[in-house]
Amino acid sequence: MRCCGDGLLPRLSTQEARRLAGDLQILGHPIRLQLLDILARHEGQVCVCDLEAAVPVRQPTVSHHLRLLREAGLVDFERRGLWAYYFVRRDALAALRARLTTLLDSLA
Amino acid sequence: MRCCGDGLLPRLSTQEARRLAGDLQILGHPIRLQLLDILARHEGQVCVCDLEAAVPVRQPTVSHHLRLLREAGLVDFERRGLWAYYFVRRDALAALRARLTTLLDSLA
DNA sequence: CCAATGCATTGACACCCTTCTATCCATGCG
DNA sequence: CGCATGGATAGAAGGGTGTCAATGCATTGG
Repeated sequence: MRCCGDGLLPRLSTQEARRLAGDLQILGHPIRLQLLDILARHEGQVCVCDLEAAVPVRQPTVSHHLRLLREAGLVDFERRGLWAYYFVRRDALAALRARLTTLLDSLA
Repeated sequence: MRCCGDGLLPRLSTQEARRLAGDLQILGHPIRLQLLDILARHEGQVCVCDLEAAVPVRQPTVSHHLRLLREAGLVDFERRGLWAYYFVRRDALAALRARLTTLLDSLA
């Protein structure tokens, strides 16, 4: 006896799914969300010591998460003197939001 | 010498960040995305063997991801005879989408 | 009953992710 | 220079996650 309809392929290809999952994973950590939140609402750039003070982990961990966000293209930074000023890449964030919005719409 | 403005708190509380990160993590896996994709576009319910056939992992792994989705409240299932028919919980999915949309808007 | 089937669960294994301390590197100041 | 400071990096420890083969548990069909 059979139950299975055949040809029940996901509309989402494996590649699309992987990319979207990557998008979701980079956001899927509370510290990274808080860092992005701070950076997003400070047009002026923010130095690492500020970020470190706002978040319940130590400086190397902050640097680690900032690096991941940088590698994902969501933030960038600029050295000025002794400090590193981080800022959000609005274009990349907008693109990511567009992808995720499309996904959420397609699931709902 | 100082650089740091004080009182640079994230608008996102640690609790909110944790909850949203949880939302993002449950979605942040390609297999789970594909499963949700299939379930979302089949009003009629889908049995596990169909899901298994549509996805590049073996049956216990499918069951594992379905369990996670169930524990997150995003899907549920109903036993009928020998089969388990899974379906999406549209209300939960809508609520999750609302939370994530709010987050994405606040970051952009 | 007994065998087969659909699905869940268990247990093991590998890998990744997060966090820390310790250290390094660069810059700026005396 | 020599020293303090902001920040990155290295390395290790710990826990979590994804996957599978093997097994268990219902249910159905013969």
